[in-house]
Amino acid sequence: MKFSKILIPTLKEPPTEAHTASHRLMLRAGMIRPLGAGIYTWLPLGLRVLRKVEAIVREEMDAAGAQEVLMPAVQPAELWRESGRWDHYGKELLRLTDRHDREFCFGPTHEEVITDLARRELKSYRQLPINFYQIQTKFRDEIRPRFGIMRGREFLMKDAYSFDMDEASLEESYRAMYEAYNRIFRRCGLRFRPVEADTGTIGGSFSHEFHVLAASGEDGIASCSQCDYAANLEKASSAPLPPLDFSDLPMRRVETPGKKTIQAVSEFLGMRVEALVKSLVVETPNGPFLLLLRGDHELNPIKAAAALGVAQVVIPDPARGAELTGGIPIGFLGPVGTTLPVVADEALAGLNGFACGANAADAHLTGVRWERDLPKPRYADLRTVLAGDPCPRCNGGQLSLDRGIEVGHVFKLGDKYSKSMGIVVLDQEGRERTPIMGCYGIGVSRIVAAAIEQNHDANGIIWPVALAPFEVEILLANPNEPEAVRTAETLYRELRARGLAVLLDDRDDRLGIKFKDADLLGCPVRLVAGGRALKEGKVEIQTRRGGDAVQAPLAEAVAVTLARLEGCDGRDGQEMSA
RNA sequence: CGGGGUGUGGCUCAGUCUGGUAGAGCACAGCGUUCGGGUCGCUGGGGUCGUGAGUUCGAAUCUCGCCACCCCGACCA
Repeated sequence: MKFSKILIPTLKEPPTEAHTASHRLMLRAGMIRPLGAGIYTWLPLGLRVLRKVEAIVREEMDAAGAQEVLMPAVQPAELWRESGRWDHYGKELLRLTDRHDREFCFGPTHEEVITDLARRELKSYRQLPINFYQIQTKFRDEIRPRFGIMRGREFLMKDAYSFDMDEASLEESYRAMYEAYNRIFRRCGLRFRPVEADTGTIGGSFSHEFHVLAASGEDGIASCSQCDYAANLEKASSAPLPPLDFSDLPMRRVETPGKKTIQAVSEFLGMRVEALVKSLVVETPNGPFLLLLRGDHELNPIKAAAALGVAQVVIPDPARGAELTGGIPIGFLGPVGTTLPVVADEALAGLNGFACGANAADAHLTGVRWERDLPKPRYADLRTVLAGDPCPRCNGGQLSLDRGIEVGHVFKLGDKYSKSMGIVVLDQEGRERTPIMGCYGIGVSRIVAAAIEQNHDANGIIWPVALAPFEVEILLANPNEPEAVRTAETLYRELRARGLAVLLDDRDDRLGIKFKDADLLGCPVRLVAGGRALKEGKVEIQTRRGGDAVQAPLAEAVAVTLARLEGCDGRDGQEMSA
């Protein structure tokens, strides 16, 4: 492709709304343009990358035995009423009405449609196991779309749905997808990690998320230094912490005027934060609870909700909090003598001689011991793990924390949809049975943004070879010099003959502009045809990812370029998986 | 939804406080110059100042309503 014949509207300055690297760079490199909040047009350069991701996903899904289908983007409301999600999905579901006042939605996901297909077409155990996938535009009316393509409202997603007769078979289907996902992300040249995930309110037995590791990731990931354990911070747990005993003196009341925070109390009493217990009042559908955590630990609301058996826990604002505690100000709450039901984090089981609020304004208690000063509470896992916590799986491993961008999710659904929507097949004995399902998503468009988050520098994008819109960019140093033009055209032809996608910057512009744009677009290998090198009959060849520029004789240029591309691959994809 | 912010040529912004002829840089078109890291100069085209109402002799500027977008908190690929 010649630069003069393709629309690549690069920007010297990014629009103000873009703050994250991938969003800025995609706009600056002319890959995308916004049309509204969270909706984008893919321009030729961006689309080339998107198609590359799509092709990798398609190849690996096919190889894993899944069958491609394409389901409607617009779906009738009746299906969603049948599964119960028309009322429960909430405002994220974009609802439409047709000319006959019939209700539809723009599909945010396709469990209902695939289940409907399955109940019509699947009749016998002989047809199972079976796995359907599609690569489709979805729409989720996100509360707050942000980060450009990363969290758009409209996005391209690969979703797959498996149907199996029994748990053992589902396990195999799940495993096949898990492995296909590892291959997909590895082929995309991404540094990623599969992690155990919270299954959320949908339930289901088992779930893994695939995260691209990047400092700007929205999710926290804990992983073990020694074994395979890795989990979303929402779910990650720790092995029991070593017991701590700070004092065997009698419990004592201390005046602590105005010392409301753990930090302030710790300084005032001269005690480590680990020796303090913080008491949080939370509101739930089952009423208020007092939750206890070690001073340096943070509440994990998702775990808390699970432990209390409620859909959600809400941390009230101070005014409401005081109301719930009967007037005791936040900051001085404590478990001794409280009237609220108490649940303590497991880390407190081995903690004794601690300090906590006195359940009275401007006072704390020190030297508090379980059983002596207050009854043993109910214990549950309530906290978010910290770096350095002991691994829950192995002996001696420590957890470390990373940020990740969720690009894939594999999920065992069980019979949630197959039962409610009535899929029935006959088994070997001729009995009616309900198949169980798995679902498997990949954020295809999100991968493009995630790849940039992970692969860029101050000057622009640095594409992994597998995703690059062009493997090679040739800069024509001087379009008015016949010798330079001939050289560029020759290289262009020969490299394309080797099956490479090549971008030839033939614009009538200064070389400086072409260098800047080439850095921005991030093709893995860059050649300069003409200029200094050509005076010696040579071509300049450079790798975008920090390689030194070399000069090669014209006759060797293709071979050197190919070797450089090989070198790029070596530095790219890295499986961080088990 | 709650809180904060911004809307002025395609982009980045000044002008708004203190009402009085709509500006700059980049981008775009033409000419010249330069030619290995966004050269320099001249000329030119392009703006209902988000939108509706109000105040005023006069509104980008003041008042009120609305809309859009961005940023910070609870969901998800």
